[in-house]
This record gives sequence, C-alpha cells and structure tokens, in this order.
Amino acid sequence: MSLAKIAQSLGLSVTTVSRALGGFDEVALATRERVRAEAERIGYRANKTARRLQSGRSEAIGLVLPANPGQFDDPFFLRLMAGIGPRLAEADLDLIVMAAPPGPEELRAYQHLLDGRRVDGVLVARTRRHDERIAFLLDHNFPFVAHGRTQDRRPYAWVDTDGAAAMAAASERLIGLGHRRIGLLNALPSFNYAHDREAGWRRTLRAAGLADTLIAESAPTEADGEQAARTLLQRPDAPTALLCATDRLAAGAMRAAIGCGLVVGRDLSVIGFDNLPFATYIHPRLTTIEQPVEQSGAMMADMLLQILAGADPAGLQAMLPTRLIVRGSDGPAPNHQETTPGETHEPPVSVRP
Amino acid sequence: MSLAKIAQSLGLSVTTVSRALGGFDEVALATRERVRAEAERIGYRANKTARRLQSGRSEAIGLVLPANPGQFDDPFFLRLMAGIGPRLAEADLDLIVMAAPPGPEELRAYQHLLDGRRVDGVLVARTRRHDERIAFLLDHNFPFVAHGRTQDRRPYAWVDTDGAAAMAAASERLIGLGHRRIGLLNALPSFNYAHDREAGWRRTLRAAGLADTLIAESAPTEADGEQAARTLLQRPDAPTALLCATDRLAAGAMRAAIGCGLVVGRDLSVIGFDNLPFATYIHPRLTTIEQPVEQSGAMMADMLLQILAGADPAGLQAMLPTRLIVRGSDGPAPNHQETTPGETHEPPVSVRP
DNA sequence: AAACTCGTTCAAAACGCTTTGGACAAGGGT
DNA sequence: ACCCTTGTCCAAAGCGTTTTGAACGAGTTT
Repeated sequence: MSLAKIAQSLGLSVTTVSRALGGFDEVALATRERVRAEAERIGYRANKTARRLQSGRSEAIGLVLPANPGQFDDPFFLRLMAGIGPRLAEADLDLIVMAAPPGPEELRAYQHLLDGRRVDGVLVARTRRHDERIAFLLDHNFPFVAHGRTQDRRPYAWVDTDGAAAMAAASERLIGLGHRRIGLLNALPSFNYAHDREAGWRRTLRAAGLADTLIAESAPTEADGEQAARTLLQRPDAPTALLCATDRLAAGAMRAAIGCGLVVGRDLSVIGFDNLPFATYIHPRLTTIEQPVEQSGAMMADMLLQILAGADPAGLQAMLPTRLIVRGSDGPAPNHQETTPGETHEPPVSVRP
Repeated sequence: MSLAKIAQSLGLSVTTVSRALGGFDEVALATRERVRAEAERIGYRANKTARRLQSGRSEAIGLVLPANPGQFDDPFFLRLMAGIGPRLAEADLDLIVMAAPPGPEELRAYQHLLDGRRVDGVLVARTRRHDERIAFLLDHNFPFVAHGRTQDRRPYAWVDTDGAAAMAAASERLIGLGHRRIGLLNALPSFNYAHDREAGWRRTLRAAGLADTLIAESAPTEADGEQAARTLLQRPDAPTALLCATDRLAAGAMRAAIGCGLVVGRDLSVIGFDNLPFATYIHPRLTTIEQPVEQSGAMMADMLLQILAGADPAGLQAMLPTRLIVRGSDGPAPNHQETTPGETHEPPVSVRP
C-alpha cells in the first residue's frame, strides 16, 4: 500500500522511493529529500512483514521463560528482559517471549521458535549442567547466547556471573569473622549456578584447611530450604555460618535458625545470593551477593547481535563480577573474641530496636 | 522454498499443496493424504512471515513492561505472562514484549508496535486513572485488552480484580476483630488499583460509622511505605490496624511498627495485598489478599482473541474475585475482650517461638 | 562522429504464501 | 445429443518490500 503510494503521488517508481528512503546516494539528493518529505507527510512506516519476507530474516529473537507454576516470584527474568529490551529495540529487533515449564514442553517451545523461522536467534537463561536446550541449539547450528555455562564441550556464546568467586569472597569474609564451621545450603546441583557456587565455597574452605562437608541441597524455595537447613543445624558439628546459594534458601535458613532457637546474625551467620528485594524486608536484613542481571541481559543481546552480524560465538564469553552487600544477617563467630575492625552491623536480632 | 518443493516432488501445483495442507475438501482426499505425508517427510513448516504478509495480519500481540529500574521485583508481570503465553501459543500467536519506563517513552513503545503492523493487538497492564495508553489505543481504534479500568468513558475490554470488594472484606474482618481505628496505607492514587482499593476501605468504614481519615499515600516501595506508615502511627489517633494496598507497603508498615515499639499482630494489625512470595518469609507471616494473576492473563488473552475474531470490546469485561489469606500479622484489637472464635493465629511476634 | 562513462531512474523478479477465477473431464439430467 | 453440475486441479495475481539488471540522456573521451 505504502511505498507504492509515495511513488505514485511523487511520480516516481517504487524502486527509487525504496532506495531513497534507504539513503542510497545512487538517487539524486534532491529526489531523496523530496521522498523523505512526502514519507514524513503521510507518516509512512515500512511494513515490517514485507521486509522480513524479502530479507529472509525474521528480525526477532526469542526467549523462553521457564514458567514453573509457583516459580514466578523470580524477578530474575524480568530484570533480564529489562536489560535485553533496549538493546534489541535499538537494533529494531522484536523480542518474542514464550512460557513453558522445563522439560519436553520447553524443548518444544524452542522447536516452535525455529520452525517457520519465527526468530533469528534465541536467548537461553538459567542453564543446567546438562542442558538439552543448549545441545539442541548447537545441533541445529542456530544462533544463541546463554546466561550461564554448561558441561557441553562445544564452544558457544555465554554471559555468566562469577558465582564461584562470589562464594569464595563470602567464605573468606566468614573465615575472617572467625567462623570455622561454614555450611553451604545449595540449590539442586543440576543447575549450573549451584555447581559453580559450590565450587567457590569448597575451594576456599579447603584452602583454609576447613571441612567442606557441611552441605545440604534442596529446591530453591523457602520451605525446602528451611527443611534442608534444619538437617544441617541439627548435626553435632552444626555450622556457625551458612552460605546460601539463593536468597530464598537464605530465608528458609533464617526460619530454620529461629526454629532451632538461634539468633540470626549472632548465633548463626547467614549470607544469601541474589539480593532480591525482600532481602531488606526481613529482620535482620539479609547480607547477600548481588549480581548484575540487567547488565547480563544487555550483554547477551549485544552478543547475539554480533553473532547475527557474523561473529564467531566461540569468541564470545563474558564473566561478570558480583558484589557482596553486608547487612545484618552475618557477624563474628560465636565465642570469637577478635572481630574484624571497621565492619558495621545491625545489632543482633530478633528483638526490636 | 517450501510449498513449491513439495509441489514439485509430487508433481502438483503450489495451489493444490497449499489447499491440501489447509485441509480444504476441494482437493481429493487421496491427494490430501499424499501431500500431508510428503510434508511430514521433509518436515515442512509454513513460513510464518509469508503467511503474515499475505494475510495482512502479523499474528502477534504486544505487551509493554513498565521497566522502572528498581521496580523489577514485581512478579506481577511474570505471572501475567505465564497466563497469557499458553493461550496465545494455542492460537499460534506470538507474544512480543517490550520494556519501557512509564512516560513518553512508554507511549512511543506502543507507537512502535502499531507502526508497521508489528502486532494485531496489545495487552495493557497496571492501568492508571488517566491512562494515556488507553486513550491512545482507543483513538487509533486498535484492538486491546487492559488489566484494570480507567476513567475513560469509552467502553473497552478489560479484566480487573475486585480490589474494592477485597478491601471491604478485609475491613470487615478487622472491624469484627474489634478494631475501630483502621488506617489505609495506599499506593499513589493515580494508579487505578489504588483508587479502587481505597474505595472499598472507605465504603466499609463509613457503613460501620468509623472514621475514614487515617490514610496515607506513598510510592509502593518498602522505604516509602515505612515513612508514610510512621506518620500514621505517630498521630494521636494512631490506627490499631493498617490495611495496605500492597505487600511491599505492608512490609514498610511492619518495619515502621517495629520502629514505634509496636508488636505486629498484637499492637498493630497489618494486612497486605498481592500475596507476594516474601509474605511468608517475614515474621510474622503476612495476612494478605491474593489475586488471580495468571487467570487474569489467560482471560485477557482470550478476550483479545475474541476481539481479533470480530467481537465487540464493549461487551468484554470481567471482574475477578480475590481471596483473603489469614496468617499472623493481624489479630484482635488491643484491649478488646471478645475475640472472634475459630480463627487461629500465629503467636504475637518479634520474639522467636 | 562514434564510443564510453556517469548519474539517475525504472521495470521486473523475488521472497513464500493464500486466494481468485477459471480449466478440464466425468457423470447426470433433459 | 446437449447443457449443467460436480469434483479436482491449476495459473496467475497479490501482499509490500528489496535487489538485480538495464535504460536513458548528458557529458566526456577517443
């Protein structure tokens, strides 16, 4: 309807109008201007679909949300999208979002996106150690960027946050605070991030000559975390500090501590991971590790853009640093005299100020 | 590449193949089967873009996330998408998501979606009382469904949760518990939901002959809520119960209560709205109102489908009920003898069990 | 004066599908 | 014998772009 309309009212050919709007200097400057003006006047917008058909690209990229009913409390994906969105918009690409529970249905969602060329590339988040999605995409040689690594040996583009380093730093902090029995409340190790975070914890404890046996794993929900934490706290060698792979697990741990008659921040130090908003709602405020999720999203989008422009995914990897946010849920080990100087804490807890 | 390929290898015309796959009975059953088999064999998938161009529809619908940096903690949109996704997938429509902060940029996002026919319709969430997005869409006569009502007189399709009824029920509960000074900690009334919830609170208090003057408004964050709640709690006629338009506000209120030396659930009853996951992490667990967000999303998608099929938006409105979830943050009014029987509460708070 | 270059424009093809308007043969009714 | 219907198939047009290959006149070179 549209290029043709401009062409007609200007007495030009469709070709010339198209090229003029494309800014090619093979069309005379005067004509180019004339076309631009007319396009402006009638509010012309190129029909995306037609352009897509002609160019053979769908000018869209896909993202599949693992929509586990009840796991929607995870702001991670929203933040990720907030990072992705602007970069894609800048490149005039659409973001197509699907929701599918992990499992066969999830893979079918990817299938669906590749079929019929709905998208030019996809973004994969929350990788698992053996990740069939990654394998599928690699097998089909389809452009993608993942958030997180996997065990697949083949190279691909990824962005990840350095969970191992973060956990190592947190462990070191606890060791510095005098803790000697430092437990890990981990998420299921099938998730790569859990595996990664465990590695940092274990590495640091071993280097310090401490036991790395105080570990429990559970689904990353508060209820499951509480139960898993309780098993640790009831052991004879119960930890004085608990590193948690997730803020939600930390919330469970804090509840378990209360159940065991412990005061969080005094009898038991708890450190979380994610810095979810609720970390500041609870009492004591949760000491936790923050990861740059929006930035990850933006980087993933940028990488995918590069890949679509021809870059080799094998060269695109980025490890993003985290930040430890000290609040009130950790402190010196019980019966430990020397406290590290210069650290300020909320007062020990569970009585109101 | 594809319809033609099947046509060629079967010695048929593209037309016939297209119609055969379309299931038209104008093509002989035997031929239809032959085509279907061959399509299956070579894994044929219709090119969506071509179909879109031909049909003039984009077979996609849009959703713009209000990506306020720092407001990503809101699981609302994720839940909404989880409800929307499957319905759209069933109808073979794509969901295109954009992120834009409220304001002019947001409107430009909608503009962007309409331009070049990127989508056939849009979904609007979190309406405001004067909502320029709604006005824009109505002005352009573009198919859409909103979550929430507005002040625009023109009829349109919406799904909403009955916040007024919910707040009325919560108010009645508090009145039944003996409370006489029931405050409202509201979100900014420019949001329609805030206005709606306030109405339910006010209506009920007036009907009971109670003062509806204990009201404070703030941005729906914990910090702002804490401050606003404090102004209420420091009044000479401080409330004994606080209805909050949002769980995040409730978290702020609970913190304010602690700051004022009050025990939540005993000295001050607090009721939230949303049933965010953290509502069970905090202590005491938050009594709150749950709304069916996934279901809202599903209904919105269904309505939009109907509109695209030709239905009149003016006839499509749905009000969804809420559910009051009683936990530990509310209780009988202080100095109130008769407690309502049969209700179980967590023990009053702030000391560990 | 013929041949060539350059700048500007355009007709036509292509992308892969759906739809329109027949074509053609076989069978049935008159 | 003729016309009409019915069943099956197809050529061609069209959706709105971009791209290819060429046309054409003016100026430049030989």
